[in-house]
Amino acid sequence: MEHRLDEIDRRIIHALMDDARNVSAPTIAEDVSVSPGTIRNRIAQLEDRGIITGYHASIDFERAGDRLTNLFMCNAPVSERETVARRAQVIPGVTNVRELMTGRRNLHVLAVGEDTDDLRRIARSLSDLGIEIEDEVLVQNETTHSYAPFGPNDGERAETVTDFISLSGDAEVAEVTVERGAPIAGISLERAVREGVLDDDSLVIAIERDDSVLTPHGSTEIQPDDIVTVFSRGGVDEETIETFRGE
Amino acid sequence: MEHRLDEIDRRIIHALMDDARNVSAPTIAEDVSVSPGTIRNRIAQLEDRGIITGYHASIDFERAGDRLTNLFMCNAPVSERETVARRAQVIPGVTNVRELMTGRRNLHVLAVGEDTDDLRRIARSLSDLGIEIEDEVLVQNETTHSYAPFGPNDGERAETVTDFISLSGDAEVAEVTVERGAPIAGISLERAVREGVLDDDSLVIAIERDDSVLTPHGSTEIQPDDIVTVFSRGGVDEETIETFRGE
DNA sequence: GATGAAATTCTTATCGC
DNA sequence: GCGATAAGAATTTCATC
Repeated sequence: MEHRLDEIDRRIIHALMDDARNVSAPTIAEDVSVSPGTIRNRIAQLEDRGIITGYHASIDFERAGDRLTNLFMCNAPVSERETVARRAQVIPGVTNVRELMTGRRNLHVLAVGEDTDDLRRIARSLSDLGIEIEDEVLVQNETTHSYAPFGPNDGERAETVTDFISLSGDAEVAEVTVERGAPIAGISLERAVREGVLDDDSLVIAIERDDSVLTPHGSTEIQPDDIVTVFSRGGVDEETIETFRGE
Repeated sequence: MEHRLDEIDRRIIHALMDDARNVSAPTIAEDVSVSPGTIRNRIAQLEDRGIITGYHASIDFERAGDRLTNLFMCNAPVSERETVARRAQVIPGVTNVRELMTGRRNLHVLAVGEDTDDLRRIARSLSDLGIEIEDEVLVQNETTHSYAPFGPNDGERAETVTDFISLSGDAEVAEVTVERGAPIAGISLERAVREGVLDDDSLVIAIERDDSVLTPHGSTEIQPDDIVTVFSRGGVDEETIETFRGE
């Protein structure tokens, strides 16, 4: 009954962790070379076996009406931890609960509130359950990602984008590693812009090559393994990144 | 541009946080009494506005091949926190990163590893980024939930199930609050079983009423607001819970 | 695990307020 | 700009091999 996961299961998990809503069974099926029905069966099995426990949208509650996200780090007696964890989950505002194996702060409760008063209400609800709040912090940002080892193993494919900063307005700066076979590799910046390979709104502002940093000019050629810094006034979108990515 | 969310947006967010994959636009549309197309447009807007940031499957990695989930609580200089957070995200195995506003442990990194060696590799990767690991703990369990205040406001509808414990095998024990209008309310246990209202595999083992605990017999009648403890050898499924829930 | 028909849902374009 | 509507494409469901 305790079947191990095969390649199909792993790829399904990877795909659904990455995007649970907009990935269809046929899409995954093509990647793994089986029929869509098989993907569907496997997904149902993974759900039945309790491996896939749910699909949840991630929400930026700060943008969604100026709400606060707070992390309560709590102490619950080990013998009751599972029970109080379950009761904490249903407190209105609580969106995530982590039970930790050891330590004094063995219960992390993530909660969203309209304001600090609302968070106090949640704190009181936790206390009422016999949970001791050891520390609490506002959460600035949270991101969730797929489990890379379950992803496609096309070689050593490192992530292309190594850094990423949003500036005022829609402008963004991204640092990307140029892959072999990337559309922009081997041609000059001037030509890249002229031929539309590089977006008009994007500007290569630095090139890191062999541990030294070059200042790019029109005649500068981008090479594989260069780490280029790209500024884009309208935001660095997926299409721009593709320019630096191999096929 | 900074429009506040209306009831439609809130209900969409609630629905997608609860189940991002198996909820269709028409389903939500019916709940809110608008056309499916509108729901679709709103979802696209919420994504564009950066309020919905993604849809992720939740995976129980312990069941998925005996992997370990570990939480690294780290310290990153505030000035570099955003940058290192972004770099930490792409370390293979890292599935979640929380940036916290204040405190010494202002970066929580959740990572999955095949074994402790694998986790050490991830820890080393974090250190290489200049992140100081202050503490680390194995995660036993994690659950994610919808944001209740965005849910349907049909009265004060408290959660029916207040506690839930899995026993050996498939057996489970659940503690549920009986709602007004529930199928089982007002009839004796014996009759409930006879008429199929209560599952054959389910057994009411305790009734908490007015702060005292009753021992149930065949002639005992379940009343609204009773907190009943149900044991089921095959697992307490949604159908069983419905027995205690109002229409 | 694959196949095929039927129901549902999603995409897209178009119209009206 | 926002929501409703309708046609065609794609996906999911279900039974069957």
